[in-house]
Amino acid sequence: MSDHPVVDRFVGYLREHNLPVTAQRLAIAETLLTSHRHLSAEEVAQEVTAAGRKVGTATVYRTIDTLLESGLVVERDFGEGFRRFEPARDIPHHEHLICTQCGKVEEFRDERLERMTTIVAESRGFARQRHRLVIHGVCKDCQTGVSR
Amino acid sequence: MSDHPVVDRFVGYLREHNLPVTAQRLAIAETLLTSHRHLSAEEVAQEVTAAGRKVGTATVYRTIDTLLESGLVVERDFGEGFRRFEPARDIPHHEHLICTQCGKVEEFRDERLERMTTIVAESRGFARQRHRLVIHGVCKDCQTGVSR
DNA sequence: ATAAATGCAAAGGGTTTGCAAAGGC
DNA sequence: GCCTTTGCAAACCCTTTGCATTTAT
Repeated sequence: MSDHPVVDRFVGYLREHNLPVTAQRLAIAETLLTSHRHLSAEEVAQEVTAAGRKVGTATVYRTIDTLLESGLVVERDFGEGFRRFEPARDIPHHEHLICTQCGKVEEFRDERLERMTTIVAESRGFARQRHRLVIHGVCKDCQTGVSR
Repeated sequence: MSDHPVVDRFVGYLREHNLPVTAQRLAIAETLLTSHRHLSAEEVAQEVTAAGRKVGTATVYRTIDTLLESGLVVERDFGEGFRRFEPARDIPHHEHLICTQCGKVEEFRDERLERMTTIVAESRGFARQRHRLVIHGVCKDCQTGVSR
């Protein structure tokens, strides 16, 4: 029992799979599952360290793999040369808006867009499985010249 | 003057920028600009070598950079861990459909989809610059069980 | 006690860079 | 001949792996 239900779900996953519940796994899971940002592996390590609970790089990657397998975390590739991770919320699917100035990532969901991808795929003989949309632009703050 | 007008355009670009027209650059440009596939840097090198005109990896990358700067080639990131390149055709923008079975990549263009990304971005205060959509699914051939 | 996880460092893939040698102009 | 390009290898970045040590169960 932790402060966060999501972390408890991860503990449940570990137990079900006879995987030891270690301090490192908890620290990493808590950091990643309670974050509202899209963290890179390195950022996860930094945040865990900042919270006073040091972990090795390999452990971060290995635990992220486990979190991905558990389905509690999903990975994103914004073409930066490395992956980012975020908690898998109940949102079935969402798109991303990325600010080309400050790097901020916003999420949104659009039913019409969703439907349109299915229609387009089918019109070309494809049985649609999933899709991924990223829109790049300048966010409101950066447009109005707010200092980050 | 080569067999391919696009290659000639690249030669023109090199001349305009006082960049030497080398055999390697021609070989790489011809391979990439006349390809109908999305080639990786490694594949470009392989194809050039297969054509009996060997080039070094560094040269491939540097020439691709030049081709990107010339605007004759665009880069794509399909999340494979490396980039792919394709000739920039006259299509202003196009989306990609990827078959999850055979890996085939199809391109398409859809005005409505395009407009929708602008509307969505603006509704969240973003000044849209560009976007990228990839739809994953199973192509017709793979659905009907055609042996690759 | 036992089997697994950790941490470190080394290896691994894709890409870039530094520098001497080669080659357009 | 000058100056850029080439090619090789080393350097880089993110990620994975090997192995001795620590740890959960």
